[in-house]
Amino acid sequence: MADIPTPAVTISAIAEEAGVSAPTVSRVLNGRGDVAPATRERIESLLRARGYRRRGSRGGEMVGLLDLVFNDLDSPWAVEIIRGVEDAAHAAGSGIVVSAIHRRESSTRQWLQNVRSRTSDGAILVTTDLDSSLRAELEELHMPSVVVDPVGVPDLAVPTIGATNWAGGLSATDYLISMGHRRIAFVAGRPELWCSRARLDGYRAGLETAGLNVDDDLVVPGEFDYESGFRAGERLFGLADPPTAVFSASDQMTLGVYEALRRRGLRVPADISVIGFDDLPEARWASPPLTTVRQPLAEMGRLAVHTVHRLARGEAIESPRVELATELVVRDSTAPVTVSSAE
Amino acid sequence: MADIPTPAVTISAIAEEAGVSAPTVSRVLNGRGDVAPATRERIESLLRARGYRRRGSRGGEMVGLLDLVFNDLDSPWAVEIIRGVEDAAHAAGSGIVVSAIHRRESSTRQWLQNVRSRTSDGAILVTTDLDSSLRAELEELHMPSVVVDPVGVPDLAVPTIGATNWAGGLSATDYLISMGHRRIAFVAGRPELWCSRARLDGYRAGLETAGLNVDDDLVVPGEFDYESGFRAGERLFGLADPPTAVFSASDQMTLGVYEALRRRGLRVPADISVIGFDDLPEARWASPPLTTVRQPLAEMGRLAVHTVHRLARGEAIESPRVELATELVVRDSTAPVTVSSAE
DNA sequence: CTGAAAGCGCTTACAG
DNA sequence: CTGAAAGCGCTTACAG
Repeated sequence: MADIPTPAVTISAIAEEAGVSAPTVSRVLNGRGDVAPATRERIESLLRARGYRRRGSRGGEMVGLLDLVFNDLDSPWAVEIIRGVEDAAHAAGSGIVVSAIHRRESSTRQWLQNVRSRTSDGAILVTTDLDSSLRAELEELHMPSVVVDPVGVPDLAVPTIGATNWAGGLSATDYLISMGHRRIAFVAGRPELWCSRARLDGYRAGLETAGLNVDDDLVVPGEFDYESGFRAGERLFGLADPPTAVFSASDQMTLGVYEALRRRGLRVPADISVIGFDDLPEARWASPPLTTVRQPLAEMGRLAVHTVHRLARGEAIESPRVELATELVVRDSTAPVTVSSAE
Repeated sequence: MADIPTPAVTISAIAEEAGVSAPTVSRVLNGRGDVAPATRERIESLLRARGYRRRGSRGGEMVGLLDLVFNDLDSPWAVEIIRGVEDAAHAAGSGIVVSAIHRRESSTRQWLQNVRSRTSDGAILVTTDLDSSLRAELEELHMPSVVVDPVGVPDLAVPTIGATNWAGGLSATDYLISMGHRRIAFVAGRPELWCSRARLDGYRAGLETAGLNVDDDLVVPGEFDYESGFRAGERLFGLADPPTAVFSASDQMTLGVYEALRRRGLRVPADISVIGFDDLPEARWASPPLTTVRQPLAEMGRLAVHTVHRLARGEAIESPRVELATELVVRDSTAPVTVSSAE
């Protein structure tokens, strides 16, 4: 949805439409107390409806600021995206405003409030849950936006950028099969996320193509974080017939699997092969360095910047949905299945 | 140095002082080409000298934006700071603009350029190298700033926030000594950084207090990153008389040490004890979970926000130099020295 | 609680 | 290359 340049929504335009004077609208905007509740309400809804945004004396130029919104900043995953976004934004002479909304309605309100008072050229939303209402508001603010790694099925109203999760799941599984593994476990990611589904389906497809059954005991739930990876590992290696390889849907969970293995005295990759997903710096730093499916997070961030900037300039974008390629990165956590572990 | 409210430096004030008209100054500010070089230069230096900042029609209010500047965004260390800053800034209704200047003069210029055109309430500089010239410019922009984890000896002109690095170095060393270790190695951080020196001195103090000699073979250089930690590990365990414990000045280097140990078939903590510094999330996720000196990075970020905000409001700050306490976090990478390794 | 008037900081044609 | 004039978007007293 490229923005058709609308007839500048100024304070006086709003005032006219509301049947009041400009100073009154100004008072509402600045939160001065002395406005009749009814008037205030009428003006406020009009401001929202028309997407009023404070602007300098100069017209509709870009302000050189892009909003980058996460649910949480507590994962190393987030930095990778920040890096790509920072890089591309600064190259384009723009700054990035980083926010975390913690999946809380209140934080989201506050962020919108903040955005409204300072203006920015667009928003990059990362795995945001509250798309529906949030996006409606952004629409009202006439703020171009793009979603990186969307939660649910992309609805095409907002452009999305992701990775080829299904293909990544497939390539990891294929690789393990090519090393002779037959009992391959999968530790899933947060089930409500679109990308988790795709990775799981890629894993299933890999097994089925090779004529292997999907053993439900070997598919365990996870939440993408270290703790759930650890729990998954405990469960998997407590099995009567444990797997010879584990593929988990995030690097962080894989580190949890490592620890579960260490506690049982099992060695990677001698006793068991392990593959992760993401290729965070942590994957290189793991001991042994982790074989993983690389997701080009920084590139996704860069592309997101170019996409919002296009939207902000009213240019067309190639496709509302882009998936960048994942790639298997082989390191030291995978090895051919051994006779002892395979039996 | 709190800002005394100066007589608003507006375009017309600059114009008058430069002996030109307001439109001419406006043209310079907007990079229009049609200004005589001499005029442009005169105006530009005046803009800098007077600390001209674009402001809305409303006066000297705060704009609700804080700049957070890193050299690089490639370490998990950075996110911890971002988290604290984001948290405190949003609580105060402010957004944060995150930049990476990559130690490059050009990126720094670009950032300053960017800041100049959009205005922000202040800057938080993290381990910035180019303090001298950069800070002079910020001073000119009348932009309050604080440095987190300063590179060199703090000069008191700008408030700084750090951690008790010396005490942290001491407590890690004391702890290892209390476990019976006598040959304790130290992997140092980037030598030009103030915090590296303090950690090293804390280590030395710990040894000396216990009546142990500092063995120069056991003090190896590092750069804070994984690779230098790995190299340090290789060197240390190639020694004729290797250490029974290693204390390294960052968690990232410690992960490199882990890998060097794994390659030699040495086990943590059975064969050797290891302590890190920082307590990044990575420390919890290491296998085995890492004993480390916690640095309250998020709190340092939060304090930085409160400090710039105070400066921005012209309030006094308690102390130009604050150090927050470090704390030893004991996990599974340390154990009493064993007879076999101690001999 | 609201508006008419004045004003502020800045920019945009226009003219030379 | 530069300025006088007009104008824009907004806010600030002031008056009722």
